[in-house]
Amino acid sequence: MKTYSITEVAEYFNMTPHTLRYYDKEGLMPSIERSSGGKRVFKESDIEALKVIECLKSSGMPIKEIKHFIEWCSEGDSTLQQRYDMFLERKASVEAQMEELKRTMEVIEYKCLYYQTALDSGTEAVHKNTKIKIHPLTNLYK
Amino acid sequence: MKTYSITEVAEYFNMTPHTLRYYDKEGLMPSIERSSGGKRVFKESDIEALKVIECLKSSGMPIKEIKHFIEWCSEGDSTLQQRYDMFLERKASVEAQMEELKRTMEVIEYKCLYYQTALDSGTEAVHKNTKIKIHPLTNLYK
DNA sequence: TTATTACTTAAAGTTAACTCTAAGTCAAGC
DNA sequence: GCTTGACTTAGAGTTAACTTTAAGTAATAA
Repeated sequence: MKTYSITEVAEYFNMTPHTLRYYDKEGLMPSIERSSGGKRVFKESDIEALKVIECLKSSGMPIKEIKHFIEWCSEGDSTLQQRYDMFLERKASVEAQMEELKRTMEVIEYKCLYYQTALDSGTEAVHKNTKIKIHPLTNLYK
Repeated sequence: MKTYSITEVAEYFNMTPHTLRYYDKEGLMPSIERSSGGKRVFKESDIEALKVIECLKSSGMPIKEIKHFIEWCSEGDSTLQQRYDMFLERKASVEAQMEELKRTMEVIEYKCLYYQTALDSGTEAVHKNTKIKIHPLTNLYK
């Protein structure tokens, strides 16, 4: 079976070998074997596990929680429900993040127009009259 | 003109007075005035500024860079172009974040199906045969 | 054979964004 | 007049996720 060095894997995932050792130290990679000289030897299954770790990370999951998932994986079929529930939670979390980014984008797009208009007329004062005057604590566009 | 105490503003933005003082200390709120007793007095314009700060923060902008924007605002019309460019950059950044979240979501949805199937048959082994075998370093679904 | 390079470890340092602590001030209610 | 609670400050502490350092080992190239 083909195996990979820490540097090969690091390059592939666009991280440093340091980071991979850090993940290992934090218990994210329990199945990695060592060579006779004590070096880490990455199998295909370790690379697949890293792909899932990357996904969980970019969903905003902290490393300590990812560790729990990795532990569940080692425990086998008895933890299938926990793992399923975890991915459902991740789905909800990513959906919420997408919604927040959408709202943020709306403000940013408004500001782009705002500054375009200001630049056209050479001064921000052009917006002085068009400003909607309502109670500031109800005017939250976020 | 109606003004607000630090606690009122903190409650409105769902943060602590501590955090508002921290923002002030970091130079994010240069226009806040003080009462005779030295307490911060928030005007409507300060609350509007905080809304923009919240937007920039949720777009992923670090506080030190937000400070630059706040400084540009105080400098007047000579910085209109910088501010416009900054919001264009924010727009590109948020678009990239949305793309990344989409890719993450695809993996999560695949995993939800994966665990649903496994739960149905009671074991993860059901996926052993359906696994696509290609070179692991080209099989990156992120 | 020697130099270089990649690897190993444990542990300390970094950065951002708070978050808390300590010590003190001030205004309102009883 | 005194207590209570919200405010003030400077500065130390926290947390996550690295990132760097120091000291040493192992394999490869000239």
